Amino acid sequence: MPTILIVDDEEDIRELISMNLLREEKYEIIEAGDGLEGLHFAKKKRPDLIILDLMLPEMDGLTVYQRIREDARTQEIPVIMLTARGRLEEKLEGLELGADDYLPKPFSPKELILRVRNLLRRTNPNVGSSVIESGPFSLDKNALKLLLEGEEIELTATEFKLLLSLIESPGVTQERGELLKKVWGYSDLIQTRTLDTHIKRLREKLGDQGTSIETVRGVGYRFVKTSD
Amino acid sequence: MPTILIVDDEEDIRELISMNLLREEKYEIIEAGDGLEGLHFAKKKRPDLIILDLMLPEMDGLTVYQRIREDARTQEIPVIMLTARGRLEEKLEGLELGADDYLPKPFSPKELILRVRNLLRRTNPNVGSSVIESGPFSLDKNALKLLLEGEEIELTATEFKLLLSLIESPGVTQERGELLKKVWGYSDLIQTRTLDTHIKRLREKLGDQGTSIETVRGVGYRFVKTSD
DNA sequence: CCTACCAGTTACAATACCGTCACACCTTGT
DNA sequence: ACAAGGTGTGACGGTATTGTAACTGGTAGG
Repeated sequence: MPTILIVDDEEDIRELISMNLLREEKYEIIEAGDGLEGLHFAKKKRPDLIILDLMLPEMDGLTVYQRIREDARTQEIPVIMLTARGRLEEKLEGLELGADDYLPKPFSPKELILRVRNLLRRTNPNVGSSVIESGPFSLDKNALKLLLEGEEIELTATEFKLLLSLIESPGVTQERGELLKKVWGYSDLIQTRTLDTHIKRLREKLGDQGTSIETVRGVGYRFVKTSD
Repeated sequence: MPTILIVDDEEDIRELISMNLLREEKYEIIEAGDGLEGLHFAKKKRPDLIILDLMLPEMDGLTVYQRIREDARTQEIPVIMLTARGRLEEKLEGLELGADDYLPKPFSPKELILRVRNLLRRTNPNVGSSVIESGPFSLDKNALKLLLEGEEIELTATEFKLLLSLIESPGVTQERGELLKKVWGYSDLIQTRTLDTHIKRLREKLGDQGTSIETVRGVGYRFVKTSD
């Protein structure tokens, strides 16, 4: 469950954000009322995202931001900046420093939620990305696994690389030499039946969907998207 | 060099964006005047970022966006949406669909540049491009290989998953149980020395940089970014 | 219908990979 | 300084994985 830290000295704003975030998705929310407290939570809890108001008591928001970026423990965390004063120069200053997003108050809660969601999807490797989907296939580049019709299918390293090569360009016929280069690293055109054997093994593991790998006689193989 | 695709039917706007982008950073710019052309370039050139105006001839901007997200070749590419009409509902619709950013016209060119830069910084190094970089390490999720100091280091599937788990959260200590779950799929806390052995094998392969994997006694392991 | 060629399939041997164990070493608290 | 507990290390056997070879089956052109 993603953790989000809200740093703002206005309690009702914190409430507004928190309420809206919790209504839509499953997040864990941490609230801080001033800069020092915010920085402390950031380092201790390492949230997945920080929403930072620039008008803060104790420590200026931009200073808090810089401290977050300086520390190895927190420097990768995306930050959305908020400000009461929607002046362009301030916005540019925040973005210049590397803020991932910048919203002037008053903002639409719905917009904030959507920006939070999109930023987390883009940032958090486990959520959303690094999975290639094509038809009923979900190829997980992190776990080196294939999800097909609800089942987890274990692939060996070679099978994974071969299927990835095919699935990456659906509908495109890949020549034997191309595949041998991509998967096995063979640079010159080698006469081998290895490719055929691995294609067979893949087709077996894919079961019903084994037909997704089509043979193009005299050329190579092709991955086709099934309607399902 | 990052490639950026601009899809907008107003040539002067394309020029404005292009000029400003080129002045600040080293980018390769591709311009498209209508939706079909934009989609064609997106699939053919696979840019690192797409700036997409919603008002387009031939094909509606939101339709273009959806086509981009449907195709395995383009679905990871971040998109910044532009619109002449800064209406909130439209903005929300764009963000709802997963647009990474949304700017109403007229916008400050400076702001656009900064948002492009920040989005690329957030997007490029890790998620999306299938190469995770951290310090001198380049971990290729497609080839299952590690590039370190110019050398290609072959990793076994287990080693790859272990290093990936560590490198994904630099500086964060990962508990033994956590790693055993992520890499081996063990759900319950198992007493095993397997993890230790694989850590050793990884450190051996990393050579000088083997120290990048730190032991946190009683807890687990941690990947640290070296300065180089 | 026949031939040449390409792909599918099966079997098998070599090996890369993996998990466990035993022991040495180091860290930490008393 | 000692004991206890966690970690590093090297060796070893079982096993999954891999590439090759040989055979079978299918397709296209004449």
